[in-house]
Amino acid sequence: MKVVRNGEAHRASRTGVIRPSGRPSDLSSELPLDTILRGDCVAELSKLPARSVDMVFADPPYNLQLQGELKRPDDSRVDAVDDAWDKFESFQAYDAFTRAWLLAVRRVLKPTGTLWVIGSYHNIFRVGALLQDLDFWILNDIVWRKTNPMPNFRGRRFTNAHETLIWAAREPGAKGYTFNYEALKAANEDVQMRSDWLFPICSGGERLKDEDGRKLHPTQKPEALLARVILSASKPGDVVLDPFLGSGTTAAVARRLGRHFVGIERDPTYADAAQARIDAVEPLPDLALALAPTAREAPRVAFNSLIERGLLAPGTLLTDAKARTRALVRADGTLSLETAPGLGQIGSIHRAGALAQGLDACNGWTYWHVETREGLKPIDTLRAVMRSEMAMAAE
Amino acid sequence: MKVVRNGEAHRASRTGVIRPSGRPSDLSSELPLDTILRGDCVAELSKLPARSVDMVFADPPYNLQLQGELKRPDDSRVDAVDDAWDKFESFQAYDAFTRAWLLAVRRVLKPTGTLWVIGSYHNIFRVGALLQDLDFWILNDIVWRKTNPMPNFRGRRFTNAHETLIWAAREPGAKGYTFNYEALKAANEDVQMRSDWLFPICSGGERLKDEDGRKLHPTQKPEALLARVILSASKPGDVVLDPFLGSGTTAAVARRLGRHFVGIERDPTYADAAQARIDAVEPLPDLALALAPTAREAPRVAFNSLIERGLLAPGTLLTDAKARTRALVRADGTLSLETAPGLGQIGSIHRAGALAQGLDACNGWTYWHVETREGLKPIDTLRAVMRSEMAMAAE
DNA sequence: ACGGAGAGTGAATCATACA
DNA sequence: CTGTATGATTCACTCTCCG
Repeated sequence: MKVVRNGEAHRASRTGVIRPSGRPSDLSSELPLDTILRGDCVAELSKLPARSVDMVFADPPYNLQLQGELKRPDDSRVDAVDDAWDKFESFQAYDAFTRAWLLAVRRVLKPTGTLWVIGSYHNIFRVGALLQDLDFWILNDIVWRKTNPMPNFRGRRFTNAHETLIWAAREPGAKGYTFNYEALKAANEDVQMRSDWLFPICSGGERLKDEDGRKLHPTQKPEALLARVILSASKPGDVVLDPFLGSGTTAAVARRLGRHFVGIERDPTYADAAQARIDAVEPLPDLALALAPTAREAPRVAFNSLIERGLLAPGTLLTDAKARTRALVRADGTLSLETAPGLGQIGSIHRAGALAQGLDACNGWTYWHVETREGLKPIDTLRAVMRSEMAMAAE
Repeated sequence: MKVVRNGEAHRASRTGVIRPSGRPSDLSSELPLDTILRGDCVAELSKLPARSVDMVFADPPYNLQLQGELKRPDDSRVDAVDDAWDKFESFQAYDAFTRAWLLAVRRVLKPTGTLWVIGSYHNIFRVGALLQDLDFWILNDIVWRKTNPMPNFRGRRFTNAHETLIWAAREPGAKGYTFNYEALKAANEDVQMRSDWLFPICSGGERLKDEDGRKLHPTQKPEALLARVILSASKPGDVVLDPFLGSGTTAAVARRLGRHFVGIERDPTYADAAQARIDAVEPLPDLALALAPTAREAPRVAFNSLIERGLLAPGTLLTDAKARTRALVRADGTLSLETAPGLGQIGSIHRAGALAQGLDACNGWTYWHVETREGLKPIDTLRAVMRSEMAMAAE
């Protein structure tokens, strides 16, 4: 699927389906968009087309020993064995359950897709170890620090004031996963976003209630947390899947942020509530969502095109920022070094810059400068002029 | 062994040995106190008496699996952990190693003893899962948030700004473990100590250097972290064991805080340096063993947190004080300029403010204003609201 | 002595397009 | 598939050097 960069394009397919690339279209391989699938997540995932989802957020069951509802991968109930709940048995069952849904998720993930899992110390170590065993590639672990955690009533432990998220790529060496680095940095006082995030727990008006005014779902996650996740690791128009949808936070936030969602939920009460919640969401306007072009994604400009366009004349002398090293611009777009080290050598702006500094690599665009009326300027400013000319021409 | 509660009692046995309770005294079952045992930790642990240690702190190899060389943007090389002791053939090999030392540790722990392990996402999930498999009982996971982590140089992930500690009892239902709840609370401005701790990394004068002025040990931990651990989960006179002593932080802090230590270290260089470091430590007078207050955290507010907390909606228009320039608040916490100069450009509140004025820099908090019932207000007032909410939540 | 500039550094699983 | 060329990318803090 082509990456959709503007809102109009993804709006057009808001209620459509997505077919996996490189496979014939048939009903069984279509990805239903913006829908809650009711059923067991492993069973439902197996019906979806392979390699069709951009991001998965999973909030699996945490409690291992406190509840007897744990299901095996085949959906049979794990027998709680009378009074003696065998703890080793329960960890094994939890591992089998986890392995099953992780494998099912891996199948539907695109090769460039990433997976988020949230958990607490009760389960996150097992999930993380299994992720590694199954050859996912952990990119970060993230700590959600709660501003308002529940205190520890008995005073026998530290206040459990955080949960852990794991962010993982589909496999080691996976390339091309989405990470909106520049936007995150810009939003964070122009410093890199760290692995520790601070949010309040979900309470007040955001917390869904049932008819009796009791909380509808025991572990509803705050929308702010999901927004951070979705804004970090997906693009507008992407497909975000949640195999344990619960109260529908993932889907509601995805919809608000112009992403498609696929939710899976077994419990009809939760699924109904999630559907009502999603229906009430108004997607944000495209302008508030579009990603800013990043330096990485800017169109490539060949150095010799500056010469061809007349922005730089052959024979011009370039220098480093302190005017210590010099190089001559040749008509073919190469540089000839005029100073040691590298005197007389010829190469690209990058090779020449590396040679001049005795380094392996160098970004010639920022290393080499040209004399202008306003003083020495990096040739990157000429590239910027070139790019804006190209953008004007494209309109 | 009786718990020793005052300084005098434990001073008396400072250089002595401890015999395991309920067993005949013989040389092979005596615990050598305040000593570094040189050798492999599993072998050395097996020589120690069972059930004789109050607390274990372990900083095992992390199994980092670094792929290649990493350079900073200025092309300098990152001095990474490439030591042989951190290399394992597979996760299986790492698990076998971990299982072996965990079992050896369990044998020497008193039934009331607790174990701390520190790690990163590379290894901590495996350690945690094995702790559960081996029937330890996790009491908390603790996040060490670093004030000054190494940045992510390539901009492909979140800054890895924390490490994780697991605190576990010897077995489920273990009673009588030490947790100095009241002292910790008193030291924490009378609120319960949380599971997220903030400390700088070990650097400056605290960092041990070799003859050439290079760091002696690649992963020396800060003393403040160890002090928090030891003060939380042990009493004066207790025995604290570290099976991977390294540069000796655990032993040095234990000695300073009036605890006995047993250190195990395989590398003679590390062991020698640790011994010299420990010898230079002056134990604190008993009265000074009270907890020092924890540092109050400077509240830092990022612009996107205003959006995440609902104080500012995506799509809102911001203006300068005279309402000449306009910018749109986007969902990810960046601004999109709606007026020239800079029309259409996207950036942080600071970048956008600079662009709008044609300046190099700008304080977006005071430049950008939002329309309120009481007229145009700088967004800094929203930040003030945010800070007061955070302060209230902290009480 | 003091201030400021500049260099150094810390447990890191840190590219991608195109030929 | 591999190999090659391009070129994007850092925060908080400590210490030294120089004026």
